[in-house]
Order: sequence, then structure tokens, then C-alpha cells
Amino acid sequence: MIDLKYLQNNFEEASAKLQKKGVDAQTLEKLKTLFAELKEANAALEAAKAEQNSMSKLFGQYKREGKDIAELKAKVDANKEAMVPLQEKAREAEAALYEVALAIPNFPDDSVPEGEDEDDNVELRKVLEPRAFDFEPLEHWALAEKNGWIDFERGVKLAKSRFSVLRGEAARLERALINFFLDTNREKGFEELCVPFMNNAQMLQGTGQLPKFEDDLFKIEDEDLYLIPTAEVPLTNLYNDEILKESVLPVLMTGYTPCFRKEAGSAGRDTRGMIRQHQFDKVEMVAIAHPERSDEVFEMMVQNASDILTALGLPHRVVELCGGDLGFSAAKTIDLEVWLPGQNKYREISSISNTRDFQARRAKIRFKDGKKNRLVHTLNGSALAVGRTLIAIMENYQNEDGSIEIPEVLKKYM
RNA sequence: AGACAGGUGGCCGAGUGGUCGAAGGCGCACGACUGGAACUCGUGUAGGGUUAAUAGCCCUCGAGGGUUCGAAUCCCUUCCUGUCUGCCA
Repeated sequence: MIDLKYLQNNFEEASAKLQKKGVDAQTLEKLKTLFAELKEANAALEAAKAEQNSMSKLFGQYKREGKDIAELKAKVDANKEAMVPLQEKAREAEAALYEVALAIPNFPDDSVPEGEDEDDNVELRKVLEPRAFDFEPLEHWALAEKNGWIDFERGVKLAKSRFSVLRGEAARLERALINFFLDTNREKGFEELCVPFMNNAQMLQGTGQLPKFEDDLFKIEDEDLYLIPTAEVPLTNLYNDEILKESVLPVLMTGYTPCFRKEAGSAGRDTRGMIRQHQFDKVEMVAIAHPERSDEVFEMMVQNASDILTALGLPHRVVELCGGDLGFSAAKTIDLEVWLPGQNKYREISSISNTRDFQARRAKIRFKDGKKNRLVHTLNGSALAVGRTLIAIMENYQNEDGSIEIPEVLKKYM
């Protein structure tokens, strides 16, 4: 959630920032009004409560002293009745405020480039040259079929469309990648965690998936549980509603989880193959950082993900997202796009974001800064999306006969 | 899943209708003592909101609702923990 006090005191500036993310000034105007209304309603209610409390204290005193309480009782009853509409008003004001506030995306950093969509993203650098093929490289689904690696049909039979089954070498390669990623992240100082794959609504709200993006999530029937769309949710919320010691920052965490997404908004895109599935494996990095040092942590995370791709010999480029392409919670995001020679395209394989204090405010993650509590910064990034790495290896390491080499660094894991 | 017992501050633990945001202890922080430390003594030590304010006021004793002038204390719902039973890897 954005800082409502900041919005109140710097409306023009805040409004300009959120325009980059396509939030119109009218919505913000409304939010500002709702915030002021809540404050007003609370002030009125609290004054009445203070009155009530002090009279109640007197009441006890009178009784002890054996004084007559009839008059006081009448006053206190009247005040109590007068409080009912105030109570109602405050409650309504709060509900109205949060309905709007929780749906407002994070402020982008000032450095974020202007732009509408992915076409306006800015390439920062390319790493490794794509390999020159002396034959026509195949797309991963063709290679999958040749090698018997991915069983799309039976995945659909078991669940529904956009589920698949990895078989034999592919399944082993998937597992090797997970281990390779986790080991690498651990060597960089990330603690490895194994977390629940279902989280409750409060956690999903903490990281920003709820209430606005409920349709993208798989919900467990009759339970307050959702399948996680990314390990960002459990890892970030590990410290939900906690106050950390400053000395433990930055907290660096990594974990492997499957991720579950309904992907309601992406119908029709990437229907072929394994790019966009309802379930996929991912190794995630999450950092809880001191607000003054989150930029360093961010750079480190980007470098780590890039280094992993380099170690695998996969050509990629580093792209900074423009305002229009930034996710809901992110203040700044850098994507790593891996080269897919079969598709002749760079495709997203990792997305690293600094959410500043946006998630921390929602999830109430703070640290002790001297005597005061301050919100931390939270960061997350894939290192890496496993299925897409598998695809990238298939397409980049293919031979003319359709066979696939195993990258050197993975051999000890196979 | 069923039965019973519980959920109080960083931890332990008292508190069964008013003077309780909460005794006492431990821990922690600072200070005194010391060459330095231990011991001892003193002081301090929850979170959120409002506010210029670490002043005042409001809210929070798992969560939500109710009774009452007044609730940590009484009632209801719910979640969680423990023990036993069942089930299971």
C-alpha cells in the first residue's frame, strides 16, 4: 500500500508518479478525500469515547463513595447512544478507504523510464553472444517431441489444458536445475527455505496479490487458502507482522516452489509449448532490506540471476521495465530475457523487483531503527524460472539431429 | 476429525467486572560500583492511530462480535496450541 500521509501532503508529486503506472488523478483525489474523511470520523468518535471513558471512571468512583449516580447514568446513557452513528460512520469510512487504497499500485521510482508497455522497456546490456547455427534450430516443443521429454497430452488429461508432464531426462534436468539454482543462491548468502505451497488470504494481501488479483489465483474450496503464484508470497510474508532487529538486515532467502497461476489475463498467448503454464517450478530470491541499502541488494540480485544464466552458457539481455509494464507492487523491475533460437526471440526468464516499502506496509514488516520502528524494503526475483530455463537449454543446446547437450555445470547434478 | 485443557508484554507468569496496558520474575538496554568483569543496586523496556510532539487522547491481553455506565476478567463465534483418541507419510 502506498503511504497515505505522503499522498495527502504531496498530492501533485504523488499523482505525477502514479500517472506512469496509469492511475488517473481522479482515483487519487478520491483516495485523498476518503483518507481525510476517515481521519475526521475517527476524531469525532475518539472524542466521544474519551468522554465515555472518563464518565465511566467517575461512575465507579461515585459508587464507591456512595454518591447518587442517577444523573451521571443519564448522561452516560445519552452519550452512549450518540456514539452509535459515529461508530457506524467511522467503520464505513475505513472500509471505503481500504477498498480503494488496496487497489492502488506502488509508486515507480523516479528513474523508471516512461512508457506504455513492453515495447518501451529499455535494454541495459546483452550478455553472451547467441550461438550461430548451421541448421534451422527447432522450437522447444518440437525438440520435446523428438526426445520424448514433455508429455503435453497426458498433462491435459491429468488436469486440464496448460498442464504438462516432464519425462525421463527432462524430469531429471528439471530437478538438476532446481538444485543448481539453490546451491548457487546459497553460496551467495541466501538462506534456503522450504515453505508451504498454500498461503492464507492475509499473506496474499501482504504481497499485493489480494484483493485485486483474486482471479489469477487458485483457491482451495472451503478453506482460507490459496495455491501460491510465486514463492515471493511465503518468503516475503515469513516476517509478516514482525519487527526485526536492524542487525539481521538484509535477510536473504531462497526457496524452490511450484507456482500456480490461473493466468486469466493471458488467454491466447503462448498456448503452444511450455512457456505459459498453470503450474511451473521456480527458485525465488527474496530480500528484506534496510531502506537505505535496498538498491545495493537489488543490484546484487540482478547480478546473481544473470551470473546463473552465464554459468549455464545461456545468452540473455538485461532489460529495465518502463512504468506501464511494471507490476502492481514494484517500484523498479529488471527483467532478464533469455535467447530462444527456435523462437528467434528473447523471452523473460527472471524478473527482479524492488517494492520499496509497499509490501512492507501491507505486511507490517518493520525493523527497530534506534527506538523507532521503520518499514523495511522488500525485494524479490527469480533465480530462475525452472521450466523456462529448461526450454532455453533445449533450444540453445540442440544438435542437428534433435539431441540436446547438457550444460557443463549441470553434469554433476545429473 | 472427536474429547478435554489452554491462548496475557521478547520469554515465564499473576490477574475472575472499575484505581489494569497489566504485579512479579527472566531477558535486554543504559547508569553506578570495578583495573576489567561477574555479583549487587538504580532506571528504562509492547504495538497501532491521531498530533509539531517520545504531551494528551483513542484502540489492542489470539481474532471477530455481544452483555455492561465500565471487560484481560461474563456470553457467542472463530483461529491457534497442548494432551488423549481416530487417521495418515
